[in-house]
Amino acid sequence: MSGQQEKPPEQSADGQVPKAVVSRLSLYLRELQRLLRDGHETISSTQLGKMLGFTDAQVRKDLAYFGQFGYPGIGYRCPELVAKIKEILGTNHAWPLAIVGLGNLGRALLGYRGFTHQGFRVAAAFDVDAAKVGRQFEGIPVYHLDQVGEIIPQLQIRLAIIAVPAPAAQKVADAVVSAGVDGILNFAPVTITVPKHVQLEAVDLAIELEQLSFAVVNKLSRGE
Amino acid sequence: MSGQQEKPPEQSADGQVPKAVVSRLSLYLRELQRLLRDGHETISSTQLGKMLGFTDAQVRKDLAYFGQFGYPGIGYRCPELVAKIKEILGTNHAWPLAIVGLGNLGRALLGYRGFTHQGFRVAAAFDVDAAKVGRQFEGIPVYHLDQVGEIIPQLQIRLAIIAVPAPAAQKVADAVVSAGVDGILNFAPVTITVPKHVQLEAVDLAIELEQLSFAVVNKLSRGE
DNA sequence: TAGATTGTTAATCGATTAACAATC
DNA sequence: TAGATTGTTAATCGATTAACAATC
Repeated sequence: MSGQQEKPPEQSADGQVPKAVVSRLSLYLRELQRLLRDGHETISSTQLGKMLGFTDAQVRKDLAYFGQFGYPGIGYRCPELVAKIKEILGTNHAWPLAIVGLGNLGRALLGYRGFTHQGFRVAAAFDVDAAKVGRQFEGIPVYHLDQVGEIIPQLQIRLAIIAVPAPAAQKVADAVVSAGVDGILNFAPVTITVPKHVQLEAVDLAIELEQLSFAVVNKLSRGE
Repeated sequence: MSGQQEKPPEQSADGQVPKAVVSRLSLYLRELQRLLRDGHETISSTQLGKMLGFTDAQVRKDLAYFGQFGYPGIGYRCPELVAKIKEILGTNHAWPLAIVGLGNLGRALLGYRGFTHQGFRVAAAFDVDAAKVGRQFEGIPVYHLDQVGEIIPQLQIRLAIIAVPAPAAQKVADAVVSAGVDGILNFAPVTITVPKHVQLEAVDLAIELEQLSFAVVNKLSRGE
């Protein structure tokens, strides 16, 4: 694209990439993978944006944070862009995951096929229930929570999913952080705190419904 | 607070409330409910903000979209603010929900205690599997998907949770919309489209992990 | 070449923060 | 009264969109 390569095109963007951009990147990836399955070779920013409700300018700007992936007059090549986005997100190699808490939600996550398809692999599960420890669920071994310090480094697990009841969540977070994880996805409906070097993402299912409730009672009209 | 009431203080905010504000409102509610359980009477915007990593100004501004709930020199009264936020979110009365799709995730959601505690109640479940239809899970009756048109109006269900495989999600959405639901929470990892008068919220579990993966590989330092 | 589409700059829009008079 | 804290305005910051030269 630009004649000679001068400065390496923003190798891995360092902290100035808005979170919303990364979030849309995941959506682009999902659509692109579907397009790829459907046999599409290329796609324009206008088409991709329309599928997701974004402007063409936004699609191009988002991608431009990470380099020049498009071809003027053509668009983006689907296979190439899929590979690029996976590389940016860090999901080009499968991450081993730990799941802590094997209640209804934890077991559902443990068997969730979507993870496997997107570059994640549940490597270990933890609980405190003696009836579960030592067994396997969906082929995944269940360890006692006390074993996180041993198992997590051993399996080189860097990401943990917390699916325990709210009152236990902070203690579990402390334990997995001590064990060396770098990122936590928290499903417990409580605010937890972790050291700054640890990444934290939270999903609260009741909150998602509250957003919906608000939108419905206020009859918000979406789009324009 | 302000001497004589002049214009009714922004009754129910109409469309100009940013989505991010509503999202934080849910977080405030969750913290306030915890504070209430712990016996706190009042809380200042500074304290509440600190708990969630927001500025005091943001807390006050967010709440001010909906009225004047605070007391200068005192702060906010926890029980009062909890009631107000529930009213704003529309969760002061329990919404009956439908869950479509009783795979691992659907069944986990069906038994999720968090919903009950936040003003939601699963009233019906739907699936296409003859082995599930007619039974009950967690005390909730399971109907065939073909019965949505009949059951949803009958139980006055306005919100539906979609937890079916991606290829089925759009058809299910169409069906529940025809049945009259006003809002959909979609867990299928695919973009679905609905008429503008229907509210749509999406949770993609793999995308949440991708956000985490990006943050970890780019060693983002959170906060300042 | 003509048509399509990118990457990027500048303009616009919106959201967050700082500051402070009003209030308890 | 002095101290604390709100609600709100103005200033700042950041993100989205429009526009267009460059490119295939």
